[in-house]
Order: sequence, then C-alpha cells, then structure tokens
Amino acid sequence: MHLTNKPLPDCTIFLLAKAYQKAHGRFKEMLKPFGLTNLQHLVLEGLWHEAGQTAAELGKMLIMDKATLSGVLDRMSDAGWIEKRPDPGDRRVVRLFPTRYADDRKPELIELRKQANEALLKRFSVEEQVLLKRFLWDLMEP
Amino acid sequence: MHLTNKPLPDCTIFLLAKAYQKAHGRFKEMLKPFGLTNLQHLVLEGLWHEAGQTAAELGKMLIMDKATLSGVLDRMSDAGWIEKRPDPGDRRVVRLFPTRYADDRKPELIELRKQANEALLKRFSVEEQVLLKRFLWDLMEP
DNA sequence: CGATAAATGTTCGCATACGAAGGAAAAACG
DNA sequence: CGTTTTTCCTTCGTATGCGAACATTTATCG
Repeated sequence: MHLTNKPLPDCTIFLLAKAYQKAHGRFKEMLKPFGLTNLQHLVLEGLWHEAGQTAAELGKMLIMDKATLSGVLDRMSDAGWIEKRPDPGDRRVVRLFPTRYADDRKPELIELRKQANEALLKRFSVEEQVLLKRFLWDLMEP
Repeated sequence: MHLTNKPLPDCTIFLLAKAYQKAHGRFKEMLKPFGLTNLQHLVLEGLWHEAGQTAAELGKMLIMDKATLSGVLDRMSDAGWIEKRPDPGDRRVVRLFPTRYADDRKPELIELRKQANEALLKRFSVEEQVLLKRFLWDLMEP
C-alpha cells in the first residue's frame, strides 16, 4: 500500500490506530482457520495461564471491559472453547475454564501468537524491539 | 492503574491494542463536548485538507474501510457536520464538504487534536517521539 | 440485625471495523 | 456498439469497545 501518496494527519493517535489495525489484521488471518478471533485467543491464553478465573479477574488481566468480555465469553462458550461454571461460594461469580477441545489445540495456538509476534517484530533490531515495547507501555500510563 | 500486578501476555499486538485504546479513550473524552467521535474528527480534518473529496479518496487518505466510512458519513451528514453532494459528472460518486457549522468550529477542533497529541507525547523526549513515529510507520509496512 | 454500599455479571445503545454481497454507473474491451 | 470488467457506494452480518443502567448477591457499617 502506498501510504505516502496522500498526506495523512500528523497524529500519533492515528498512527497508533493504523499500526494496531495492521498488526491485528494479520493475526486475524492466521486465526481464521481455527474459527477464533484475536480477542478469543487472548481469553484462552489468559485461562491457560490460570484456569478458573472469574470474568472480572480475566477482564483485569486483559484490560478488557466487562461489557465486552460478557459477549466474548458467551460466544466462546457456545462454540465450545470455554466452560462457565458457577462459583459455589459466591453466586454472583462465574468461573471460566478452557474445554478439552481448546486444550487439544493449545500448542498450535500458543505457537501461532509467537509467530505473529515474530513476524511483526522481525523488521526491528533487538534494541528497537525493546524500545518499542517500552514506548507502548509508557503510552498506557495515565 | 496497576498493570503489572497481573501477568500479561508478552505480545506486541496486545500492547499496540491497549496503547491505542488508551490514547483513543483520552481523545474521545476531549471530543465529547463537541458531539464528535474520533473518526468523525478525522473525517473533518481530511475534508479541511481538501474539500470535495469522494468517499473513496477520503477512505484512502484515512486508511479506512469504505463500509465503515459509509456509516460514519451518514451520521455526520445527519448531524450537520458535512454535506454530501452528488458529482455532476459521475453519478456513482458523492463528493463531501464540511458545512458552515463545521468550519465555524475548525480552529478549536484543529487545536484539540494538537493538544491531544502533545499530551500523549510529552512523556517522551524529542528523540523518542521521532523514534516512536518511525516504529509505528514501520509496523504498517506489509 | 437492618439499611446502605459495593461487587459481579448481563443487557442495551451506539460507534467502529471489516468481509462479503449487491446495485448502479462508468470504463475497457473486442 | 454491445459485452465484460471495474469502480463507487450501500447494505448486511458478525465482532469488538465502552458508557450506562440493571438485577442479583455479597460486604459493610451503624
């Protein structure tokens, strides 16, 4: 794509949005064969890190709005990726677990994000990669 | 926010998404008094740069899907920010113009994005700002 | 204990995002 | 000139993203 043939607003927010969209779109393509979205993959990684989390905990870990998460979890439950089990001690809470179906695909799926990241970062030197990550972290600070 | 109390996936795509969401959310707040969204503000800047563009041209400039743009333009037209005029020479085309209402608010709105950018970038040194922008541009490359 | 406050998850409404399909119109082609 | 292709825009379907309101449940405090 020729991004420079048209003047773009000199806006870092805009650049951030487009860089994200590009990276997101590439990973999306890689996930398509699995019938997973980017966000759903992230949820699985969260649950593989620690199964039995509540929706609130998962939302905190993934910095995701509970309203957004609610729909994502529903679709993943319907599709058989996760299981929602009521918490016996707190009837407000739903605890989340990856299904056997998800676990069977865990090695492939973990490898997939690794590859997506490597493909994204291979254009940078190691020093630049570290800098980029620090910049992105800094941008999240209030 | 304490982002480090919970382990996050070591994923640059994830960092990009969250950095963008944060920056986007701050600008969104600034735009709320005007009743504009981030994207709608971007459309206005595009039309101030060159009025009378077609939806296709604007989409190219802003790297925005035509399907997304279609709805945005409708809402902006309904809200009185832009005007859609049929092209006399090509009946497929709609040419877009900022309204008088939009032009009256142009100085404020231009200043607003400038401030949002400065607020975002003030955490970095000038050298870092240049680096960050280069990184983001590089990320958009195929 | 009882009233109030806080936490959890759902639902609603609106605004992106974007693939895909479709209709209208213009361009390219033989 | 007529057929095919391409372009422009809209519409549909699905999935975020998030503020706001809500019901249920738990915690807190007088």
